[in-house]
Amino acid sequence: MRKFEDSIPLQLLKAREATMSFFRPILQEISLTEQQWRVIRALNEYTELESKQLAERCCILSPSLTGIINRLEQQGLIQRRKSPEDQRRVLLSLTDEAKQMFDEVSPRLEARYKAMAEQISEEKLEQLNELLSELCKLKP
Amino acid sequence: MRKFEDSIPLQLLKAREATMSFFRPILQEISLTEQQWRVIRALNEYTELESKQLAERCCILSPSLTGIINRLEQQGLIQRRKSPEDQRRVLLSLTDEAKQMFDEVSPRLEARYKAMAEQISEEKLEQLNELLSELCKLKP
DNA sequence: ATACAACGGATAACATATTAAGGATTACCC
DNA sequence: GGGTAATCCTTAATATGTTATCCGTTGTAT
Repeated sequence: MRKFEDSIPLQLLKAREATMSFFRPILQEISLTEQQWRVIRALNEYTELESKQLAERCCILSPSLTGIINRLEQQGLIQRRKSPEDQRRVLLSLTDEAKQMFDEVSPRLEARYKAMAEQISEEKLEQLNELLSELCKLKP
Repeated sequence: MRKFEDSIPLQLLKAREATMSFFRPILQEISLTEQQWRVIRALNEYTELESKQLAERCCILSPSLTGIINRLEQQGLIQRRKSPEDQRRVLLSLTDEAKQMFDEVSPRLEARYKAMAEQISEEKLEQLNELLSELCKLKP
């Protein structure tokens, strides 16, 4: 039988930890969790999103997202409004304060990402990207 | 600036979700969480481990592990004993009941793993393994 | 031997993950 | 148009993730 360590899910977990260690110090400095930053990053790119779409893109289940949004709203970083056409849907966007904060912090995180990317080479990163995309298409 | 989706940590997360979806139904059937199974799997292979070593191998932080062990002990699946040489250390091992349960369930999970592996081909899996190992060596 | 740093677990406090169930709104069907 | 199923979000309950701190034990130097 295959060994404990030879598990793709476990390896993915470890690799993720390794890569996240590049960013954690900065996020800790600005008192945002990894998930909160993911949400902010997504909203910065898409301007306004429905809760469901946001959850999908960030890979966060909606019950978790509810709490995350609540806390970010509390901190004045996110705005909520109901969709005019469909009262069930919630539209989310960044506040001006959040946009400004994003512009300040983002370059530092990008620099860390670049530092990481250079350590493995652009070529391997490309290759990894390809393989991970394939994994995502798998269906049980 | 690179797009939101072009983030290695996020891609690792999504890929992990995709692969775990192969196993989740079975784990749910036997009422064990992903982390609990990881712990059982590790102990099945190494017989007896210190808490710290177990945490390391399973990629679980020790505060989380404490709770996981408590619950597994409660269910009669794990035994705790203090190291005779060093009273600080805790030695963990599976109960007979857990070993039996493992032998029953493991084949089903292995079959799912195989099904997953075949969908991407052994070759790509090897390649992926290699790249993930490299990622794990990265240090900020 | 004594003081003190270092270590291994455990606890605390908060944030998130996961599954199930609830409440409000909308779409569908007869 | 009224009943009903489907949809989106939220709440609830339990488990885990994350950081900081505490507590008992061991190592170490004086």
